[in-house]
Amino acid sequence: MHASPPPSSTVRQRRKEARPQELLDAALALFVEKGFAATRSEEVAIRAGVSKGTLYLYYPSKEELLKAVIRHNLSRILADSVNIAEGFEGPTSDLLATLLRTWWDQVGETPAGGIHKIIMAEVRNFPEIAEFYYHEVILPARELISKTIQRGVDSGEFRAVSPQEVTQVLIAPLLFLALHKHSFGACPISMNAIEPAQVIEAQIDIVLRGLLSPERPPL
Amino acid sequence: MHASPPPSSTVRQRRKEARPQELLDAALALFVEKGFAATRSEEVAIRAGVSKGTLYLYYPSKEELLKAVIRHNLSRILADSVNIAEGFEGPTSDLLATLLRTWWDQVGETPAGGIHKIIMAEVRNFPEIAEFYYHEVILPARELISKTIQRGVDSGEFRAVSPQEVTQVLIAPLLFLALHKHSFGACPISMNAIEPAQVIEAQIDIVLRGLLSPERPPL
Amino acid sequence: MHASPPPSSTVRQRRKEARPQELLDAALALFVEKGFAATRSEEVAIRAGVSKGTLYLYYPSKEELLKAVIRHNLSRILADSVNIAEGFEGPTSDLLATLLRTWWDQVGETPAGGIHKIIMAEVRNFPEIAEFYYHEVILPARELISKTIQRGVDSGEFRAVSPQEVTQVLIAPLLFLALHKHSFGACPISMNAIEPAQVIEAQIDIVLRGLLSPERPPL
Amino acid sequence: MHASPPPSSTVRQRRKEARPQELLDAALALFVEKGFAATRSEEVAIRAGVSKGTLYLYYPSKEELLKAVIRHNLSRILADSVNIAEGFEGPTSDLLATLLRTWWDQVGETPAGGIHKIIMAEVRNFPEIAEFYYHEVILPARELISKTIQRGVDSGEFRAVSPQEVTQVLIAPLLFLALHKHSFGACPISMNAIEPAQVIEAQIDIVLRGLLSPERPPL
DNA sequence: TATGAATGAGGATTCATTCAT
DNA sequence: GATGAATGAATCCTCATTCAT
Repeated sequence: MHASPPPSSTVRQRRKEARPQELLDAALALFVEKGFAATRSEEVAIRAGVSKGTLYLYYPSKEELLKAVIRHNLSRILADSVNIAEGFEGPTSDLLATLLRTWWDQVGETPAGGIHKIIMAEVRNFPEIAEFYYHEVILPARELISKTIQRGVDSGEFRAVSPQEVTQVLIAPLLFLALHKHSFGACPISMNAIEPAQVIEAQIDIVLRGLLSPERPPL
Repeated sequence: MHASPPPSSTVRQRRKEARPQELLDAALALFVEKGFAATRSEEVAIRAGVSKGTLYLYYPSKEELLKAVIRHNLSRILADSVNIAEGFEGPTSDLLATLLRTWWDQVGETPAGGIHKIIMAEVRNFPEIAEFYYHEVILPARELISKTIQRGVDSGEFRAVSPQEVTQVLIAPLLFLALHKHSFGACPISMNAIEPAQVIEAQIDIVLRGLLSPERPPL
Repeated sequence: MHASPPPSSTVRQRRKEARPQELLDAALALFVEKGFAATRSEEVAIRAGVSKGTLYLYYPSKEELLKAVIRHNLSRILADSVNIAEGFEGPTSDLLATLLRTWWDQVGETPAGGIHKIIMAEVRNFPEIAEFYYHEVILPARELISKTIQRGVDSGEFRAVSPQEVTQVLIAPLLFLALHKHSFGACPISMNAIEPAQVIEAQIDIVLRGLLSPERPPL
Repeated sequence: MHASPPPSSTVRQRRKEARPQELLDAALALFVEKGFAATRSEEVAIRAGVSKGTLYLYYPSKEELLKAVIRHNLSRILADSVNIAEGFEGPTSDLLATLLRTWWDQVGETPAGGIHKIIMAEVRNFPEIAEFYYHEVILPARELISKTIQRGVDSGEFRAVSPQEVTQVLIAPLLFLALHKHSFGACPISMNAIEPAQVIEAQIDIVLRGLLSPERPPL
C-alpha cells in the first residue's frame, strides 16, 4: 500500500533469467513422468514456481515447450563424449569403456536421461522432432561410436566386424537402462531393480571381449 | 483344423465374437502409434469399424481397454520361448541364439512388439500395470534367460559371469529394437534405418563370443 | 434344437397381455424412486422382465411411457371416493373422515401413491401433464371435497367456512404424507419416521373439530 | 447501509466474489424448475452469465453444485423462526400463527422455497443429502413446532394432543403450498390457482380452533 | 413378437490458451 | 512482466432409440 523500496532488481532479475531453465526442467521431469499428453501445462508452471500465464510468456504453446525441452536437453546428450574421443590415446577397448561409463554418468544418471523416453513416446506425433533428433543426436552418436570401433578394427585390436551393427549392440543397453530407469525403475513397487552400474560393467566386459581379435590375449 | 460343426452363428453373432479382438487390435495399433493419452477412444472405434458406443459395450473405459490390450498381448510374448528352452539339447550358445531369433520373429516383428512402447510410456501412470507386467512378463523372461546362461556356465561353455547382468545385456538390444521399430522406425523420414536382423546377428555373434570360456576354441 | 411342443399359447399369451401393466408398474416404481430423467429405459425393461427392445414395442418413447404411467395411475387415484360420497348418509364429519382414510388406504399406501412425486417433479418439463392431471384429478378431487364441506356447512354441522381453502387444508397433509413416504420415508437411514396412520387421525381430529359449529357439542 | 470503505477490489475481483452466489442462484432456479438430472450444467452457467468452464472453477461437479445449493439455502430456512419463538409472550395460538405466516413470507415466497421440491425429488439418489437435511432442517423445525404445541398444552390453552402428529398437520400444508408453487403453480395453464395467503389463513383458523381446549371460549 | 447389438446425439468434465488487471 | 479468472473446443462416456436377426 505504501511505496515499497525500489525492487532490488537482483532477486527478481535473477529469477527472471532463470525462468526458462526452471520451466524446461519442470517440463522435462513431468513429461518424463507422465507423458506429454497427460501433463497439464499448469502442472509445469506450478512445479516451476510460476503461474500458468507466465509459462505462456516464455513458450507460446505446450507443443513448443516440448520441442524446447528436447532441443535444450539434446545438447547435453553427447556433451563431453566427443572431446573424450578426440584426445584419447590407448587401447580402443578402454576408449569405448570410458565412453559408455561417461555417458551413463553424464546423461543416464541425470534428468536428461529421461529425454529418450519422451522422444520415443512422441516422435510419431511430432515428426519434426525425428528430424532434428536424428541429425543432432543419432547421427553424431553413431558416428562417434562407429569411428571408434573402426579404429579398433583398423588397429587390429578388434575383429573385422561391421561397425554399424556393433554400434547398436553397444548403445542399446545404455539407452535401454535409461528408459528403464524412468519407467519401471521409477515405480513404487520395488522389483529387484536392475543395478545399472553392474549391467554396464557386464556389457563392457562381454561386448569388448566379443570384439577382440582371437589371436590377441584376452584382456 | 478339421471341419467344424456348421456355424449356427449368424453374421451378427460372428461379429460380436470378433469384436473384442478387433477392438484390441485397433487399440494396440493406436496406443503404440500415438500413445494412450493422445488416442481418442472414438479413433479406436473407427479403426475397428464400429462406433464410439460399441467400444464401450465391450470395455467400460479407455483405461480398462488399455489394460485389456496389455493383458491380451502378454500371452503371446513368452509363448514359444519356454517350450524351446525346455526340450533343447546342444550348445547353450545355440539355444540363446535361437531364443533371441525366435523372440524377434514371434514378438518383435508382430504388433505385440509395440506393447513395450506402451508400457514404457504408461507404467508410471498405471502402477497396477507395472505390477502384473513385471510378474507376468519381465520376471519369467529374465528367469528363462538367466537359467539358460547359468546352464552355459555350469557346462563350462561360458565363463563364470553373473547371469543377472548378462541377461540384461542380452535382452536390452532386442527390446530396444522393438521400441525403435515403433518410434523412429515408423517415421516417414527414412533415416538409413537399422536393419534388425543384422543387428540381432551382430548381437549374437559378439555377446556369445564374449561369453565363451577362453580355453574353448572360438565358434 | 428339436421341435418344441406348440407353444401352449396360454403362458406366453398371458404374459403378453400382462406386459403393458408390468411395464407401467416397473416404470412407476423407478420413476418414483430415481426420477424420470435419471431412470434409464433399460432399467424399466429389466425390472419388467423384458428386453430393452420390447419396451419400445409397447411405448414409442420414454416420454410416452411417462405419460402412460401417469394416465394409467390417475384413474385409481379417485377410485372409490366418489362412490363413497354419493351413497353416504350420516354426519359430514364422518364422511370426510372416511374419505381421508379411504384415500390413504387405496392410494397413499399403494404404489400409485408415488405418482404425485413424479408429477410434482415433472409437470414443468411436460406441461401437457399439467392439463390432464388438472382435469382428471385436481378438479374432481377438489370438487368432491368442496361439495362435502359445503354439505356440512349447509346442514349447520360446520361453521360458514370457505370450501375452497378448507379443501386445501384437508388434502395437503395426505398428499404430503404420500410425497414423504416416497422421498425421506424411503431413505435407508431411518429417521424416526412419520407414522402416517397417526398423522391422519390427528388431522381428522383437529381439522374436523376446527370446522364444527361452536354451538354444536364437540364430537 | 452507511458508506462502505472504498472497495479496493477491482471489477474482476468483485465478480469473483459474487460468482458462487450467482451460480448457486442460477442452479437453484433451474434445479427447481427442471429437476437436477434434467438440468444441463451449461444451462446453469449461462443463466449465471458465465461459461461452462467457469462453473467448474467453483464447483467440481454437478453433484457438488447440488449439495452446495442445498447447504447454502438451508440456513435461510429456519432463520428467524427460532428467534421469534424464543422471545414470544402471549397466547400460543398467536405464536403458531406468527410462525406459519413468517415461514411463508421468509421461505415459501422466496426462491429458497423451491429447495423442498429439489430435495423431495432427489433424496433417494443422494442419501447423504437426506441425512444432513434431516438433521439441519427437519429435526430442528419439528422440534420448534412440537415444543410450541407442548407449551400450549401445558398452559391449558390447547387440548391434550400429541405434539408429534399435530406438528405434521401444521407443517404439511405450508410445505405443500411451497411444492405446489414450484410445480403446478408455475405452469402456464392457469388453473384457478391456489391463493396461498388465504389457504394459510384458513389453515390457521381451522387447526388452531381444533386445538383449543373446549372449556375455553372460541377465538 | 422378442431380443440385444449397434448407433450417435447429447451431456459432463477437462485443460490449453487468452487477457484484463 | 506476472497473475489467475475466464473461455470453449475437445474428449470421455451415457443412454434413448433403432433394427437385423
